[in-house]
Amino acid sequence: MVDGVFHHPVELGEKASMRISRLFGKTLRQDPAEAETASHRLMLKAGLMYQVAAGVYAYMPLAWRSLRKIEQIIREEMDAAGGQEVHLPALQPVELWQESGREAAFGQNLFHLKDRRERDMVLAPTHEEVITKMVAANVSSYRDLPLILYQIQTKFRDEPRPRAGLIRVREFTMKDAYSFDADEHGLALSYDRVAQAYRNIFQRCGLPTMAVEADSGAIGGKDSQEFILPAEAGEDTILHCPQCGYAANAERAAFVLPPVAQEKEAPLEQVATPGAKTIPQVAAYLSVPESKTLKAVFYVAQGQAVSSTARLVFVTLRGDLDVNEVKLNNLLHARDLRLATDQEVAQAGLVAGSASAVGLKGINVVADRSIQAGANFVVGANKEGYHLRNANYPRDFQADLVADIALAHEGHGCPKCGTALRSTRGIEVGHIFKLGTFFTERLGAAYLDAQGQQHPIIMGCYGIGVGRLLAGAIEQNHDDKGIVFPAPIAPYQVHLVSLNPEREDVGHVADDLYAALQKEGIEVLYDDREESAGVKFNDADLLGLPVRLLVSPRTLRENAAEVKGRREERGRTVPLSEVAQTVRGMLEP
RNA sequence: CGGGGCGUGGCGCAGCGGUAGCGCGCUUGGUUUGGGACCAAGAGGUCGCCGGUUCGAUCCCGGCCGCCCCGACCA
Repeated sequence: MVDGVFHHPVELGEKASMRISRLFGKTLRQDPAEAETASHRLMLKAGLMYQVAAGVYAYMPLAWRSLRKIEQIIREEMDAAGGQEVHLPALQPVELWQESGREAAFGQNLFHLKDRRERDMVLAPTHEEVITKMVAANVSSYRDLPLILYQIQTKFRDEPRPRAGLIRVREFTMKDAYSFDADEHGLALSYDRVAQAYRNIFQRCGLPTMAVEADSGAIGGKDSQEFILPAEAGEDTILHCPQCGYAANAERAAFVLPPVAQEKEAPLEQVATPGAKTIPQVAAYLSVPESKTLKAVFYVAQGQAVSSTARLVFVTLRGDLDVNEVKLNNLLHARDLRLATDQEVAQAGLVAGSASAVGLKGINVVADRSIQAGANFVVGANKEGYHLRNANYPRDFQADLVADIALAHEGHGCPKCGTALRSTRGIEVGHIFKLGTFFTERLGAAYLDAQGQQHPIIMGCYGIGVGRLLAGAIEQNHDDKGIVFPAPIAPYQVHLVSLNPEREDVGHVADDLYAALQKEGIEVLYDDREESAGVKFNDADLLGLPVRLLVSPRTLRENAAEVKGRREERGRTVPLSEVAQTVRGMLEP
């Protein structure tokens, strides 16, 4: 489905062809040792980019062309959705971020610097603050709304661990769009418009993405969807239902609990479990399934809604499940949530390995709903070396909060239809988000309605990682020889190769073809070097342009050239007079 | 920040107390010519940085910096 429909050429409005003899950047024969991920390795090997620091890259001409094609597709679709492009500063006063409260929210990920007058500045990791201020100053009436503004710019985030080439970097190009509406209905319309634009963008780039429900994060908006490009190198885990189409990030995914047998509550009873501390050990020792145990996990939550001091939280859930920390964090409204240290656990008087909520006092207990699904659980006895059988909620223990705080896994039931969920790794290339009034209230962006009443403007925000999209495209489209560029975002359309250009008429014919294809408006990368056939073929495969066109003494004996698609095993011989037409046909089916 | 690995020419690597080497790439000349050719002659390195030990350190010791991978983290 990728091939075929999406080959619309993108005009960059400039000289659209290049001789490799003049091209800046060269390919490497050996794999760069630093790179393990396919896109990272291939981009370095093909001479697309140059690393300057961890998570900081320079883009060389070939990558830059590809990136600008992606940007151009984004521009066209955002404009079609009614967006207006703007350009915003990367350098911003820190006060702006204090005003929104996000200086603390971003924490160490925010790049700080001082100007010569010792004023604190930041390098913008995203642009909600500045654009909200700008809109506040320029919008005052409902007549000015709705509004969709967007920018395609460099953003800076001091990521704790840049990785995998362009997949996680500290300086990166992002398209961010922001919608401003008078009411929720308007926001819904803007959100849907942008969502459609996103589907168009990814389709035109030749990249099948899946839209999934996403966690809305600390700002606490309502709807949020991520656009995920399936790839093993991705950092996100997606759960999706093959039956009804439900799809969500694992951070967010709901699920139907795996069923357990019904049984009557039995009396609580203590058993010795020497040496058994983990759930698998306890379950094996007592010969019960893990789903008949309850596990205890200890967290320290900081900056909660209920109290600003750090607080130990006792989390319990069925033994066959794992804690979903995002769900837990959302439930607690914590600013910072982390596992408690062994020391903190001991100080609280808890017996790690034999802890349970039974008889627990003075500690906040948060339980997953799974404690109600099942009965007669094995739980810790809060005594070293002992567990309890037949613990039941609420007969034997209480919880301050009971909610869904468990991580969905492959095989769990779809929350909509019950079918077994499947799990996929993927790269988050886009994220759309109904923000509401978080920024407009804090930064004073309001409008007057027809009755003269003032209201905060309602916002949405919509991001696409441009470089990540390119890396993702390569992750998804490569083979053991190199990149297999989707045509719409390939740096050039045709890789013209002359073999033995100094012999017979090869050089002349190839030059003529080069000129003729340019005249046809086809973007050609022309390998006019005096290199051996193997070198040229391997470079063509490595770079992965959609069509390889070959002129050699052998083809010229038939007054022909060889045409080969990057995915095809063999080329076919085409008379010189028909080459342009054949190539065009391959690019625009 | 925790764990692991690595810093020697543009790339990939070896060397390990006595002032640096291989392959690829690069330059020049010649031969070759449909899947990373061959011969010959060359150019190119503060051995990440600082300190210590030593007559002498790329090598041993200490500190620091950088890069990669796993985890934490990633509105």
